[in-house]
Amino acid sequence: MTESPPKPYAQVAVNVPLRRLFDYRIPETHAPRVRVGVRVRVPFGRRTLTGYVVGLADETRVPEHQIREIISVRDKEPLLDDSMLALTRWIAEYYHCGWGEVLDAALPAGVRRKRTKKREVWFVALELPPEEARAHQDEIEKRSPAQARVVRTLLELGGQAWLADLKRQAKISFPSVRSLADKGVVALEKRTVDTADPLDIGPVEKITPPTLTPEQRRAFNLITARSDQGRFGVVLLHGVTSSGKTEVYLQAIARLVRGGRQAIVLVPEISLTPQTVRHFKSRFERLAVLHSRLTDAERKEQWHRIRAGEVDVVIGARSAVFAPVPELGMIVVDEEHENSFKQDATPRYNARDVAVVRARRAGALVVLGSATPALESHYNAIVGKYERVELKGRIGGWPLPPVEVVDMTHERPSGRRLSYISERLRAAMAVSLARDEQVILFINRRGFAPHVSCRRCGFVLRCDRCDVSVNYHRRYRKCICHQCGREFNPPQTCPECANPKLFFGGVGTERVEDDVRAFFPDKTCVRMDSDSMKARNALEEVLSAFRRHEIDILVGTQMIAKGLDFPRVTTVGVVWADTQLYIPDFRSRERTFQLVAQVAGRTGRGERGGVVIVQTSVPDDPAIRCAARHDYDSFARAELEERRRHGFPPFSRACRIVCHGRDEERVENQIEAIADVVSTTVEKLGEGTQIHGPAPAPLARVKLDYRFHLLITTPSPQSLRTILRAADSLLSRARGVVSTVDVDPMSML
DNA sequence: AGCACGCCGACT
DNA sequence: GTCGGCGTGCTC
Repeated sequence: MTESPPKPYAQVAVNVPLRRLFDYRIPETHAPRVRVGVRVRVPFGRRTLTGYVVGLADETRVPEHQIREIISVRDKEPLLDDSMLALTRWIAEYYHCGWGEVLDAALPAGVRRKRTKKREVWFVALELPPEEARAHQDEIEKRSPAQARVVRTLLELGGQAWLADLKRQAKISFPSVRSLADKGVVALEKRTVDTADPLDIGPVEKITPPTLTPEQRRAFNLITARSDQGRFGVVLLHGVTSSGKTEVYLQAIARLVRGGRQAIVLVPEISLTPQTVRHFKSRFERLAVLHSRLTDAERKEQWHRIRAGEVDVVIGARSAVFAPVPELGMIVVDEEHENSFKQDATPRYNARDVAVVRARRAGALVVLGSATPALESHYNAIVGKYERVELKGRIGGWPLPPVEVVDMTHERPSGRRLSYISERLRAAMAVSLARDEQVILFINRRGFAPHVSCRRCGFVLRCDRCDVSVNYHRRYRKCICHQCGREFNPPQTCPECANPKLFFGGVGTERVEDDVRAFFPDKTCVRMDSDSMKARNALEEVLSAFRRHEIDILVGTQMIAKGLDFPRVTTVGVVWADTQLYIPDFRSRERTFQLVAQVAGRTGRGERGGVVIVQTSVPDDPAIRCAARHDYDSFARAELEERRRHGFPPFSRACRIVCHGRDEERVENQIEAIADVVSTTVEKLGEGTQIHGPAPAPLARVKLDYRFHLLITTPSPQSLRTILRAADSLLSRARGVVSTVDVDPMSML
């Protein structure tokens, strides 16, 4: 090998929202260590940043007087190899963000950090009694809202918490906690974490893989046939709930591992439960579980183990798609339709789609599993881009439960009080409970009531900073804006007409819990939503209590809709199926279908059978009708036809641009300027690109910011790229307006 | 995104 | 007269 002369310039990607690289001169002293894939300290404007060397060059277009020198080199060996650089570059390009932003998202913080602390973690405890703490919270509310949030969150968590949890839940950083500690409001100490981690389950007994059913074997055969070829491919595993998809993954991965390659398993964050971990632990010795509770140090350790080839299987949420396995053979994306694979901050990548791109480059196989595949994936299977295999039967041969649709427009209030539990649902619950079986009620909204209004003058109480109707939470006796989190006491009388009787309309988890208690006073009912499950491990504890049948009825939000498997549950109710249906979003019908189908999967898994009651005001809506018949194909056919007619995905690529800022007029002008540039570019392209909007965003005002948006649908990613490049200069922050670009958006809110 | 420069309102 | 608000421009 001949030694090539050292290159004088390095191309560096830094974590700023700029879609360009910066060239630096390499000082001779550092020349040997500056290689592609290492991180360097560089002067950037008036500050010093860490950036990634992504290229070396003999020349630069930057004038001599502008170029600056690399200060130091942070790594002995490159952190990123060519394939990871290529992948992150593609992501930056596709999702229209900075390469450095993607690189920082792809490497865990612990790996980027200089030194990481061991298992010592900050522990925070309230020093004041609750009443005094509450008084202090009110006192500092104005002056230091961050500190007030710390106190409030601590109160909610029972007076103590790990700093990491506090940071996440109160959205604060260390300084606010320290100043509270200085004032003696909280005590701050370092503690060694013992077994507080719910996913840190001990050794698990290894089990012999069960024999696959004929259907599972067919799926297994297809996957392993493709996997054995060692070429890129995507298999869509469409299996009804409880059809044993996981067993297929486990056995296919086991075979892959025996061949010396590694697998990544992506699951939605909420599915990363002890149950899931136990499953994988019972089969794989060399397993890495990447979950949100890991400390930076632990993450770093896992990352290095993975890169050294000491791990066969990596299981984790979204960002695990970047796990540096040396011989990638397979990426499984379980529940591939889930929204949580899409990051809702920059870089706005979808891990499912990144998995496909990574696998294509690595010659690996992707397995997408779902009971309700995203229409994009389903369509890719129809047109032959993916191979599809179905699991139609459930394990044990039990049928899918019958689903009854209750028309709530015909439902009369029972007794004097208006109830959101229909006669039919109540009767079904009574039957189950009388047999000593369990019930799950699903309601997509927390709190007591989603509207506070006056029935005399029609006044609706709105958040004065967000312009959305506020929710009433009876537990806190407060009105809470679910948009900005602001709380205030409900007014005694109507602010418009002084009517002393305000009306709490609509239904949330608290009200359902109330109704249930009123109907079945001798049964235990627990409510599960983000309000009641704030304390550490509360969720785990309630679920295991439910499993032990110490709870008869579970009332909850999204968090109980997915993945739970309780054989004693024989009635499942969807209290109000319509909530998603009227959101102005081309995916709202698909979401409703998925929701009802997923919730329906929570029962009928044993000889007791089970029934599902879906309450709605639109019983004839195709999304609800098809879900009630467990008829994915009819729904998909009808919905695809709608999407085709309107040119929405999967028949186009969508991109959403949102502008927000304090000054409504400026925001509107900015989005219109962007729309103008987009439409002139579209005219030049001369193909089937459509611009929807600009219009006020569905949440037109959040935290005093006005929001306008625009949806572009284009026939190809290439034309979208052309459009975004043309509009690039308008998309950076200007005149008090912030613009964001969301390629393949999952939500229009 | 940061960070500083720069130009208009309420205070020691 | 200054301290400080956030609009604007720039980062190899």
